[in-house]
Amino acid sequence: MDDRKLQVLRAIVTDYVSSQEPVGSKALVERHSLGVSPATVRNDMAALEEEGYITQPHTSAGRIPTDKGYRLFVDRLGSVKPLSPAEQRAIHTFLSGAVDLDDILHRTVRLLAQVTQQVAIVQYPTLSHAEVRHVELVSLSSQRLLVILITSTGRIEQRVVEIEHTDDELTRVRSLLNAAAVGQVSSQAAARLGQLLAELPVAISSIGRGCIATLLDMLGSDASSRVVVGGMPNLTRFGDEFETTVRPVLEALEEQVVLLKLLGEATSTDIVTVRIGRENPYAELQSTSLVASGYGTALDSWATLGVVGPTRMDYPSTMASVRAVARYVGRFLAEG
Amino acid sequence: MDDRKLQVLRAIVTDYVSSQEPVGSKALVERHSLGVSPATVRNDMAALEEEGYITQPHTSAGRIPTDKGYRLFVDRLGSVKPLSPAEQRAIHTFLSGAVDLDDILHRTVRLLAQVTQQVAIVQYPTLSHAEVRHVELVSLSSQRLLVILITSTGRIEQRVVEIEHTDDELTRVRSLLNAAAVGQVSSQAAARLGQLLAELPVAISSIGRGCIATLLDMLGSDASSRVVVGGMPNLTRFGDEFETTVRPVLEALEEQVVLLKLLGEATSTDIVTVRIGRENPYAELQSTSLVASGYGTALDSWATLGVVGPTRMDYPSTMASVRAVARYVGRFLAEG
DNA sequence: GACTGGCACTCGCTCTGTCAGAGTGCCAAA
DNA sequence: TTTGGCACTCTGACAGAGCGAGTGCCAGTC
Repeated sequence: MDDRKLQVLRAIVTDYVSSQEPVGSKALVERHSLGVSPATVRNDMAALEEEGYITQPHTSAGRIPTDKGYRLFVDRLGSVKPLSPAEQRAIHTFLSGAVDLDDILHRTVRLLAQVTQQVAIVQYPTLSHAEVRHVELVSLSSQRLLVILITSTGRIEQRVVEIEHTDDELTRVRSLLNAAAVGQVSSQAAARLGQLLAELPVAISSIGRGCIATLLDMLGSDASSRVVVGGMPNLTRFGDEFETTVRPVLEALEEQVVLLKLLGEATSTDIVTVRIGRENPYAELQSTSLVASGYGTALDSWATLGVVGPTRMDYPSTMASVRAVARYVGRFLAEG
Repeated sequence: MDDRKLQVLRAIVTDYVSSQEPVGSKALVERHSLGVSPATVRNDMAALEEEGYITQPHTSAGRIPTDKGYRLFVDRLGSVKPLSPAEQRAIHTFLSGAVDLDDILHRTVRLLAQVTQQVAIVQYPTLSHAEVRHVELVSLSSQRLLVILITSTGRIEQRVVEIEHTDDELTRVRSLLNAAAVGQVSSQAAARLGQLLAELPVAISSIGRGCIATLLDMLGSDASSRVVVGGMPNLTRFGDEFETTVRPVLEALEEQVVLLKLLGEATSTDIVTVRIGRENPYAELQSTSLVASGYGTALDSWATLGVVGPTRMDYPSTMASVRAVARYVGRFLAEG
């Protein structure tokens, strides 16, 4: 593709992102030193429109980029902006002082929302690569039992089960369970627990069976991992169309399931991934873009975080922020 | 106050709530069988306006209620509407199948948002009246220790501390801690733990001290309890003014601290409390009303839930819904 | 004394028409 | 291939007119 045409597209995208208004040929040559006249730019624009990179809201208005235009911009034109020192400092100080996993993730989501001025989403690290650290059984009454699973990601899951039991039985089962599961990655732990199921001493078989079933359920419910959302006030910067645009987005953001699939499909690497408008499989989010990245320490705790915003967002800075936050949180998790 | 004037006020409130438009004298006598002419109603309206219960958006428009008007309506005129059978069924089925406290509260908030068509807020039951059910110590490495506190409300708190320790020491400390704290209400537990601090065997004094300090911190951090928010999409029904109205509300809703104070100040009983517009201490929420109620089982687990919506809301149904949900969740917690 | 019908008056809302400005497409010339 | 010029189109802002809803007040009635 013609070099100047790419330059024109870049200029249109940056101008439109900053002004939110269709950009015309004259304004373009004024703000960017393209070295040609408006008429020439108009020819290029006509070509770009022909090829589907830009469009006119109505005849005799300026041009705005299409999803395809943004895509080209992101792929070939956007140089990732380095963060400002203030932002780097903010990221640095924001997380220090976090006390537990919940706290870390809540701080992260606020941080990300603040630096990007967008809605931020952070997924809880999944169990799948996490080790089982401890299994605890707590008697609530002689009939009811609390089963607790602690993983190396710092996550704690609990479940109440109705099983008749005594304290002695509990002690035996607990040590068997811990012996089998602790130190194992969750899939292995599940296998070992299944094996244990067959070898249970008769005296504690019924209570052991109940506990193992519950644990397997908890290990398997991995996919039902949760997400934290923040920065919703930034949705008001979306512009005008409310009932039409913002409501569906708000609805999607309340659906944990949708968000999880969204993040899951977006990326599983630590490379920043962008989904623009219609590229998005969810109807409610087709007027938005998602910028996401994996984060975490190699295999230990791995998850995805990102931001959702209008397609007309500043991709270079947003991508830079997402990348920076993902990396920093990853490092933070590894240390803490 | 004149009986008919009250009736006129009631009619204005109900009409305005359903139509969202200023209501005039003629429409009023048409929709409600007041048995008098528009002119008479106009006289009453003038009086009501004089007394500050209603106001005109501009000359020669209909009247809308003021905060003071809503207050009178809620206090003296609103008969709490019974719930529809469908709503009762919804409440009934929505909570069944919840697996843990998190799950219960998330379901509750969705339920409340759905039946009231408003933003719902549910506070986590506070520790203050909850019993300590179990204390668990898990070794993360020889230097790092995970302290876990489980209460009778089903809540789990965790904290990582840096203490050098061995497994044997851990076992001893664990049983001492549990012996001291389990079954105690949190304030008592704190006292007992403080006592234990003085009596610690020398061999485990440093590690015991660290654990107790952490536990006391966790027991004391009661006030930092959390809230769950849901039904944000309903904010779009707020109407037009967005940058002015919705943004501040969204911001307030992201501030856990504000919400906690809000709910805390609103009520501590199971009577439904209403705060209308300016009655609200928080500037961001002065164009909204809060309808809240305490919930829970007597002393065991107690907290507040409620909804936030425009001052022009249907108070009778909203109050009925909040009351019903609060009662039902309370019962559910007591059973589960 | 309370209620009512009538009347003049006030405003906001909506519709219309006009106008300036921005931007385009096309064409002929450099 | 680029450029300057020109005619054309469309939006958005603005002003003025007419409509309608609603009010306040007053004189008359029960």
